[in-house]
Amino acid sequence: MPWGSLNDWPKAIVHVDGDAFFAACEQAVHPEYRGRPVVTGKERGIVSAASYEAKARGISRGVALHDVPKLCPDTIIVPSDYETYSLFSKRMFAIMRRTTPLVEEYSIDEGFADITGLRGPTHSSYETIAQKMQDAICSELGITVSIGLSISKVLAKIGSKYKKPHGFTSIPADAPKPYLEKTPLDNVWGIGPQTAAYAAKLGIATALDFVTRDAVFITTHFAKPQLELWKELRGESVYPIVPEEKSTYTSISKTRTFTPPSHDRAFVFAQLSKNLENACIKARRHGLVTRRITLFLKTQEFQYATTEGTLSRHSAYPHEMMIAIRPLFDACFRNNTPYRATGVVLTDLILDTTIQRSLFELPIKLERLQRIYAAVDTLAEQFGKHVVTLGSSLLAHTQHTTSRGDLPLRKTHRLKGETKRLHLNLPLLLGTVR
DNA sequence: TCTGGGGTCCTAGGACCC
DNA sequence: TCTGGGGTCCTAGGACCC
Repeated sequence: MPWGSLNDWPKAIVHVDGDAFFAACEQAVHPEYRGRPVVTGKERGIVSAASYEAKARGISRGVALHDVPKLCPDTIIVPSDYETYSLFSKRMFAIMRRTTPLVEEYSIDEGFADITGLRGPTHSSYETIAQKMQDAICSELGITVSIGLSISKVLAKIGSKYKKPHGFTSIPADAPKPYLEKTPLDNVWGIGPQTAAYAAKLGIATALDFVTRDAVFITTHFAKPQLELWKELRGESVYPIVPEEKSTYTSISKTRTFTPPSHDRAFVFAQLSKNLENACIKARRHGLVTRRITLFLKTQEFQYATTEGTLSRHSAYPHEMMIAIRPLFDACFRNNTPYRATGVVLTDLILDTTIQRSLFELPIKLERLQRIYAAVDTLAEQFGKHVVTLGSSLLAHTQHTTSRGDLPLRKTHRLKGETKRLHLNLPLLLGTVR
């Protein structure tokens, strides 16, 4: 086959993975942090990211913050600063795009680049192209990334994970065995604890074990996602690079854990109400509306009760949704059961501009609603998220035993909020100033 | 990892229809 | 009245990711 189309060529896919990304950004911004153990996540009470210096002392993601000084007393603990990390992220992807526009922003700290066919134009090997990308990111941003290079996304991911930090691992199409052999199956992207445990019963422990089974075995014992992984691991690229920037959501969720757990019906409902408000704020910010709301209650024993409701029309206004939420909540809530969290999910979101207004819609009422919420959103921007809240959420805002995230560090902010707080009785469209 | 928060995709089974 | 087969759509829930 002398001239196969470009699609027939083996792919060359780079996976770029930031090393302890959040902590590394902090170290890049604050030179005095360099070489020292740094941990982010102060606002959450658990470690979001730990620098390699901190990891060396046994601190990892998810460790409770109050355990950190016990492990390493001189750790620098900072709140997460997403704006800064996003900036680093943007610059990282911009550097990748100098090589090719086929860059997928998979998450804030990792991405793929398809460099297939670029050897000729650049007069260099794929390894060199990928290494240059790595060098540019490291020298220009002052952070390190690890790189995996191979012929499919899943293999490239194995590569970037293979050696960290600041690793470079190329997994060649004709000799992937040593890499697959050293990769436990649950280290493969897409294989979680459930699938790994199931596979272990079939005698499969490593990626190599998995890959060497034949197609019949895989299809009889596994489902579609695992078959796709199997192909990717064998070097057949089935997951495309998706270069489009992610611009919208199919769902928006808000959930909050409160300590201590509560069996107080009014308090738990207020938590739910607050989550609903927050979800709606985000939806409005993105111009999205929905008719479908899922809510869940999480018991102290981590049992979930989930229900779903449909609104009579699309909306991103919490007080309208409350009407649907109340009966759903009552159907879920069990007396004398301590709950530790509630959550709200807005699903099947569509852009506000695409909805069909019902003929029976009262334009005046709708316009008034839009004005009120525009004002609410503006107030929130100027004075903080919860200056204006639904009456039903009030218990969640005033009780001081709310989420951990609200407790530390926020005293002045909280006080400011207290004095400015309005209580709008929105179902009746009345505003009252407290 | 005695367990935080925000997402996406897949699948089995039921409802409904022909 | 009972029976079969097959398609589509929806829902609940599972699993996974960062």
